[in-house]
Amino acid sequence: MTISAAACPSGDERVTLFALLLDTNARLSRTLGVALEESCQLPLAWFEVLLQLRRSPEGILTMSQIADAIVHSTGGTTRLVDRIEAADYIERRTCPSDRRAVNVGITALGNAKLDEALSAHLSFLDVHVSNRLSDQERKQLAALLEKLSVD
Amino acid sequence: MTISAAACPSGDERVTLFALLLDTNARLSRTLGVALEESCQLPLAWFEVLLQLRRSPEGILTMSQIADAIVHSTGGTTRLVDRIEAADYIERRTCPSDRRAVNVGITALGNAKLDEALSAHLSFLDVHVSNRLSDQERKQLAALLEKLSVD
DNA sequence: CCATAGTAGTTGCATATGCAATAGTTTGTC
DNA sequence: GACAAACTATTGCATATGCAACTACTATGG
Repeated sequence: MTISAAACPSGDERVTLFALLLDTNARLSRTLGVALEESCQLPLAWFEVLLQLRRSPEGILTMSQIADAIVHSTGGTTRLVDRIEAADYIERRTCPSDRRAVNVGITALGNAKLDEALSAHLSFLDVHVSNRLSDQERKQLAALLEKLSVD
Repeated sequence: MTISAAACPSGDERVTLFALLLDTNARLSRTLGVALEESCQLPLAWFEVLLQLRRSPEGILTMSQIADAIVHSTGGTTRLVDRIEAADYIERRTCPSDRRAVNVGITALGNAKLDEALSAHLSFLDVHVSNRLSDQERKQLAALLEKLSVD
């Protein structure tokens, strides 16, 4: 007896695809997290913040921008930034144009740690991405994920 | 002045791709979580467990299998299963072949809730996946993610 | 058949995170 | 200009999760 897709939505092709996305992300994140922790003693969440800061044009982001970039609540971001700041990898600065806002910048120590982490990250990517996807496939994947990222 | 990829690994194409994967996943998960919570009062983690149970051949999984399927620690899975069981959506059963193991099965109430959640999930997928990717693109994406999922 | 090693699940503890409430600041409107 | 509405970050509280230690059970090798 065949069960129709309507009668068995858990077998729907899109449900499977979405589950695969969740699963792939969870496994890769966990593996990367362990690798970063072991090689640099840097939590993945800290790495994400440092990376976003380096990517920003001025090397500076406000709390809200960080929260949005790493998809955390603003409350969670406050505490996360507290911890990274306590480790002297980043620092809060006053925002000249808006006294409500807090600018966050990376320190010299943070830059050094980020370089270290990026080196570990590139090794991780070699093993878990480059070995598995060709140049063209990576471009394809990026294009597809971009389409899913539109608000 | 152009910065070489070697000198600026944060701009590496693979780093960007991986960041995009993290970001896409985080945003879609959050949106889905809110939708499920609002429409069914079902946390996303609970939905994942129920879905895995329905997908398993016998409708039954051990604690370890659940932990692996949803990428949690076994400790975290124990508490998660505790909560879902307290809501009567699943139940622990003895495993006849191994007295160390605990079988987890879905209840009638859990099945009903899962149907409800799947309906909400399908609406979510319509908006956030079907509207953005063609049939062929979804197949492509699934194939690419499969390649990344190999242990 | 016993001893040892390995596996399955639970628990205590530490930590990370979200939500809602709050204080301070800015923006828009009249 | 003044007031209301909106925005920015922080905090208290509740909850979720991982890790390591532990118990109970199974498998393996002599």
